[in-house]
Amino acid sequence: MAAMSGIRARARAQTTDEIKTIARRHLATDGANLSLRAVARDLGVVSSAIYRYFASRDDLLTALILDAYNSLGSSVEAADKGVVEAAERAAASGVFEWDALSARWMAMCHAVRDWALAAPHEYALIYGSPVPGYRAPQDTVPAATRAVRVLGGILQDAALRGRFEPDAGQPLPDPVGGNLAEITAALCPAAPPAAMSRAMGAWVQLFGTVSFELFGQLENAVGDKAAFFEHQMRAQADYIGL
Amino acid sequence: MAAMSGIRARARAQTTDEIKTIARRHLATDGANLSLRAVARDLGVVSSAIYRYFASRDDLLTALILDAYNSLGSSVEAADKGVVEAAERAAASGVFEWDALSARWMAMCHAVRDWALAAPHEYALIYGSPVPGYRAPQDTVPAATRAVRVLGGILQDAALRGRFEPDAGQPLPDPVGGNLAEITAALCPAAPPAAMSRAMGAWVQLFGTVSFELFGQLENAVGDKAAFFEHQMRAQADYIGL
DNA sequence: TGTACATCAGTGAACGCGCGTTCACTGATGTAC
DNA sequence: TGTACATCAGTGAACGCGCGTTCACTGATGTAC
Repeated sequence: MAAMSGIRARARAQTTDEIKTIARRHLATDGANLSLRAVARDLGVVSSAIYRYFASRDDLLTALILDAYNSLGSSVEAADKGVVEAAERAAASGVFEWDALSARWMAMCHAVRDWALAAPHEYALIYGSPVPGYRAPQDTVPAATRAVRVLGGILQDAALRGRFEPDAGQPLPDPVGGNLAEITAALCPAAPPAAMSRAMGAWVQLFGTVSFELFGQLENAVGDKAAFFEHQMRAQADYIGL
Repeated sequence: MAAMSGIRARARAQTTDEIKTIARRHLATDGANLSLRAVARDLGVVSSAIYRYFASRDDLLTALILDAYNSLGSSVEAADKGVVEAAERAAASGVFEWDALSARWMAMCHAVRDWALAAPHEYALIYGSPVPGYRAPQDTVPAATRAVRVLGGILQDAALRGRFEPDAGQPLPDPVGGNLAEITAALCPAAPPAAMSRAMGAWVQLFGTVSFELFGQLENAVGDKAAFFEHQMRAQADYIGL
């Protein structure tokens, strides 16, 4: 496999991608219990051929989950980067000084929601109910944390620019305080725990809102879901202090 | 069916309950694609016998969903009622005057989380990813809104006791404002829209936190999940103004 | 109180379909000499 | 440059299992006279 020819490797990678693309389509109809045989049928191949590419159905699922986390992660990273660069351009050209923190928060929120609306079944795969009988391997962790590390970057910059109130640095009661300090150390060491606590609440609310929208919990209640989302996330930016 | 004897009706109701109980157990292993044949096997009956009680697999699922909403709803209602009555007793005995609003909020939050932890697969059934190929009939709506109506009751009482700041009564920009006014009118007509907006954010965060905990999103991040939940929900009570 | 009858729960066989995975194989295609 | 060989993608049959739903039936049990 390591000594595989470049040409064969390319063909192999392409077929692997085709299988995953077809499998992603099947998520929409079958949810997480997608069928290898159905995927093979759509690929125009006998069912056992899939086993040249994935050792089992669970392996294919794992690949889809990894892809989903990475796809969401890179969308969120790109959205944040876009705002940061726009602010840098504005500053460099002397037009105006702008720390862009709340704009970065909003861009991040919209990136999450837009991605989820564009790929609702992949969102359900990673943020919905766990697949019965499937246990994700540990190597999804780096991909799974890409999005939240963007939040960490925003908070870190906010802290470095003195955006958080001084009394926000007071320690929180254990065991919440200790745990929060660990997370803060990993994601945004300059931020005070109180700000981190609010940010985690806002993070949960972000995904809670997207899940409620996608899973039908806002039906018969919220009319304009985009406006509702925008309004709620803006309120969170204020509350965090961005 | 309407003219069915009392004895037979009782037996029928009991078997119906047994089927649902067994089916609930199967939710844990099979998720939402539980198998009628497996349920029949566990009941010690031939698979076609189930059709005396449920017209189809979807009908059984609908019954489980309805039961789940009602079970959650009555837990939340009971928790709220418990705090209200405790406050009334305290007031009646002249011990102390206590509006109990934040205690009611916390009791409600804990009732949701405790119920979800006790019945994680039923929680996933109603708040997790939608079941592929299944569309819930409209008659689940009354059951599904029982829990949120408890929140409405708390907000209504808070408003009647003048708990919300006067400037909180300023209208929010359309289309969010109009929509929020509708929801407020239905759930807690005395509450100002701004308070309702915060309360909806908190409500989403409540379910977001429970989903994150149950669906594994807090793994490798939050150590003491009960303490985290308590802390976050208390912060929301403050933020709403309870 | 006794008996004939209607109701209804549960049976068992069948229909027609699905699935994941294994295995020995064929035959094309890249590669090493 | 040409050829023999090893690699590897894809085949086709099979194993052993699952499923939802229908249908004609049996036989117990409650009920109306």
